Amino acid sequence: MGRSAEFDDMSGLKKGPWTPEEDQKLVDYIHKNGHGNWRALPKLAGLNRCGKSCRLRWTNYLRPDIKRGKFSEDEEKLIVKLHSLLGNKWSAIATRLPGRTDNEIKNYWNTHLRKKLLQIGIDPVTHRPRTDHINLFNALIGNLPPQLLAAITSNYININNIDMNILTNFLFSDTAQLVHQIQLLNNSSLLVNSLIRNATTTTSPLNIEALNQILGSQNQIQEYNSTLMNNQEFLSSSSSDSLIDFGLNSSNVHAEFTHANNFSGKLDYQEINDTKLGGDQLILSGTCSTSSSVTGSENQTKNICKIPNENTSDIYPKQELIMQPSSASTSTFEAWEQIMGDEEASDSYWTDIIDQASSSP
DNA sequence: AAGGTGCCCAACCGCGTGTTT
DNA sequence: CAAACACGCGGTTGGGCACCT
Repeated sequence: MGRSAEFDDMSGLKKGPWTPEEDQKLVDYIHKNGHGNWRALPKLAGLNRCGKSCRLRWTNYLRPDIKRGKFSEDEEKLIVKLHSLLGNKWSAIATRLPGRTDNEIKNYWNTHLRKKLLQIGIDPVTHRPRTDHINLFNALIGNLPPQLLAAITSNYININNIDMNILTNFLFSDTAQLVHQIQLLNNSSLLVNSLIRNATTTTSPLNIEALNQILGSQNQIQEYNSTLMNNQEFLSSSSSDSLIDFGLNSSNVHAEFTHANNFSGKLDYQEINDTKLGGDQLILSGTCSTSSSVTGSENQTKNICKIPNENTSDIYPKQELIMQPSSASTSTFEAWEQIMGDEEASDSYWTDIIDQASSSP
C-alpha cells in the first residue's frame, strides 16, 4: 500500500511500504534505546529511511499500545462528539481515544463517519442539519427531468403527466445526494402520493430504509407496500378464463395496455413476469405458452387493448390531480410554494433563500 | 472468468510551530 | 533576535483488494 517510488531520487533513501525486516529493526532499536532524535535514528538503527518515515511507522503502526480492529459504536459516537467540538484536530481527538492514532481516526472519519452524517442529513463540518437549501434548490431544478420540471413549473401539478419511471429513476439515482433534494419535496403530497398511487406498477417493494431516510414516514411506506401486496395478490388470483390475446403463442410476450382512467377488466397474470410503467402505457412482458383468446373491447389493437370491467380500481387506482391551478401567476416560486405547503413557503423562507444565494460566493 | 470500478488505508508531502544554537 | 533544525499535524496519494458487470 502507499506510495510506489522505491527510492527517493535526491537522498537515495527508501520510500513506500515497510518490510517486516525493517519493522523488526525499528522495533528492536526503539525497545533498546528509545527513539531519541528521529533524524538520527535511521542511521543508528541500520535503516535506509528518513527519520520522518520511521516516526510515522512507529507512531501509526508499530507502537505497542495501538488498538487494532473495527471501531466500536461508542468510539464512533465519541469521535463524532469530539469532532463537533474540535473540528479536524485529529491528534487532539486521538488523545481521547486510547490506542487509536490520529491517522486512523482521520481515515475512519473520511471513509465512514462523514458519509454517515451526510446520509442522515447532518453537515459533517458544522454538525447541524444541512441548510444549503439554495444549492439544493438549484441542484434540484438543474437535475430535474424535463418532464418533472415542466409539471412543477406549470400552473398545476398533474400527477398523470409524470412518467413514473422517470420520477422513480430520478428519485433513486443517488440516494445520498438526493436526500435533501427530496426533503424539498417532502412537504408536498406529490412524491408520496405518486409512489402509493403507482404501487401497482412496481414489481418490488421499496427499500424501507432508503425511503425512510428520504420521507421519514413509516405509515406512508407501509401503505405503499400494503397496496403493492394487495395488487400482487389480486393479480396472482385473477381468473385464467380471461386470457389476453398477446398476438403470440410462445416466447417473449410483450403486451401493452393503454393507461387511462377507464381501465377495466382483469388479466391472467400467471405468465407475466415483469410489469412496468412506460410513459402512459403499462408494459407487460413474460412468456405465454398457452393459446390465448381475446376478451378485450372494441378498442383493442394488436398489442394494445382495454380489458373488461370490475376490480380495476384495485389495480389502477383512479388518477387525480394533486393540485389545482393557482389563481393567476405561473411563477416557479409560486409553484414551489404550493408544493411545499404554507410553513416553508412563507415570504421569510424565500427571503432567506434569496439572501443565501446572493451572499454565497 | 476477466476486466472495470470504487473504496480503504498506509504512507507521503507540505507547512506551521516549537526548540535549539 | 534570527536562522536552522526537529517535530507534529492535516491533507493527499495511489496500490491493493473486494465487489460489480
